[in-house]
Amino acid sequence: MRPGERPEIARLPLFAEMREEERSRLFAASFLQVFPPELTLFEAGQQADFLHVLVDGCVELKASNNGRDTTLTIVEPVRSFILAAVVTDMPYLMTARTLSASRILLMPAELVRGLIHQDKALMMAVIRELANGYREFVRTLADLKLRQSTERIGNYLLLQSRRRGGAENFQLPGEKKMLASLLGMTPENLSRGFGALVAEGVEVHGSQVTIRDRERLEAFSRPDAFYDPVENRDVNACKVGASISLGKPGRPIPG
Amino acid sequence: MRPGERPEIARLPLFAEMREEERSRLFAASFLQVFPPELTLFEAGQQADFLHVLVDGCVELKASNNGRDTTLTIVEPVRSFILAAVVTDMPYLMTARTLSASRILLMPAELVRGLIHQDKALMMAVIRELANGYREFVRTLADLKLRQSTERIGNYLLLQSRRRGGAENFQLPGEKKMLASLLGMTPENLSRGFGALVAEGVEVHGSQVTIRDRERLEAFSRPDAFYDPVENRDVNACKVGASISLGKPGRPIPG
DNA sequence: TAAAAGGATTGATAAATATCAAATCGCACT
DNA sequence: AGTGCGATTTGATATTTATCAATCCTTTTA
Repeated sequence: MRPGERPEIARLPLFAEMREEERSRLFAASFLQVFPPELTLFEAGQQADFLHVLVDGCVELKASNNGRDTTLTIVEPVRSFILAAVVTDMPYLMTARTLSASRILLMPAELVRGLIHQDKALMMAVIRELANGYREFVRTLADLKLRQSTERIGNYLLLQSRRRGGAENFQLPGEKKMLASLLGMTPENLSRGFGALVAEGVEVHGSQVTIRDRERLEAFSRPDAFYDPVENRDVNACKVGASISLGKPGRPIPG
Repeated sequence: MRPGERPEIARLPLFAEMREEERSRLFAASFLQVFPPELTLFEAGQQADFLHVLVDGCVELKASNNGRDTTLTIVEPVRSFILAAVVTDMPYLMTARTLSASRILLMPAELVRGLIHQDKALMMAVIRELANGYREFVRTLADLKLRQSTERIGNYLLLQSRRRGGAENFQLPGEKKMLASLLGMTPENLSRGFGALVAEGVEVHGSQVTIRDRERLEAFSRPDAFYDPVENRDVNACKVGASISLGKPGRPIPG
């Protein structure tokens, strides 16, 4: 990877506490690559060869079966993804696709598995990441089973607002088509849902969201009672066209 | 805990590789309790005080919101549960309830967190458990989003069959009401689903399932292409009325 | 053993969601 | 600025799923 990038990445929660020796070995064997938007990084079913760390940009994790297709989660920087597949040495369960131009750190899975055994700090960081990811999926599953579509939309908007420090004005990341898939509905119904939410104190114009009456929206959406602490996120990370120097697009840039 | 039980529990994947010293400390501070059926062990939102290990019996993990209520997963022996809440020191996201009489090992969360730092083998076991649980939830979420109700039933039956070594004849564990909730539908629709599956090579009488035409059922249900290895499970564990000496029902029996 | 209670099934209806088609909007590209 | 393309919205309809009510069945209890 390029000089200047290394310290930035070494500061990530996953690597911050590692011993320098192991970190060096890990980083020496890893690639920081830049990928163009809309590129499939790997497909479900493939053996997990690399742990991925999204440094910049935005990645969609999806699953499909029998022609149908759904977005399971959106990865925002700075987060690792498919850690579970790497540590269990099993095939990916999800397909990964960049939404915007993205910088991704690729770490050989075999080496990661080896280093986990050797570095306690890395081990602990892995545990934290897995546990957080686990809890996120539990929430998502409960959300899907317990709420109907318009409530899910309301909840999603409240969550986005929370992540932006309670802002009542923000942009939706990505396309609505994908948001609909993430929330488990069709684009048509997402659109109608936004319409219905006007009566609950929200307005959406294009990708611009305004929460006019938070109390009302909360009463309608019944948000979860318990949230895990919110990490600081790069709010603009998922904006399509976010400026990352791409070099020659599509060409991997080994570290 | 009672003598004779300890070796059995020490053999569990979670503890098998630990150093004896840490294991002793952990076990000395833990309780093996027996709980009657239908007992709520803890509620979502409570701080995670104990790591639970289901040794015998069957436990339901559920979530609720706004009066609605859903079963998220069924824990079968021998498995730990709510490990993610314990390692992150966060409130439980799910409510736990015994389905049948159950023996559960309760390990103080604080101590578990401490020992994870000290014992590499325990750490690794925690990582494995978390990763497996994570992948299970990913699958469940994809199943719910990608398949409609009758397909989910078919898939569930195929999975149960797999877990019983491919048996084409087996009993459904627990009540159908709960199975319906687990599969994200109403009991009425579960019942109708069983009816529809007759045409796809399955027959259900009471809790007795017979897969008459596996090929046909698979063609209909489109099972996942990739499965993680199946652990050996105690198939009778969830049978209501499984024989565990209860002492005075409802009274915890400290180890 | 009869009664009662709760679970499971069945049928009828309602609500939620998806699908299909058409119109509109927004934006990139001449 | 005009054009074209895809995304979004809107409307009409079909499908899926939930709800409500009644009945059947099994198990528990008096």
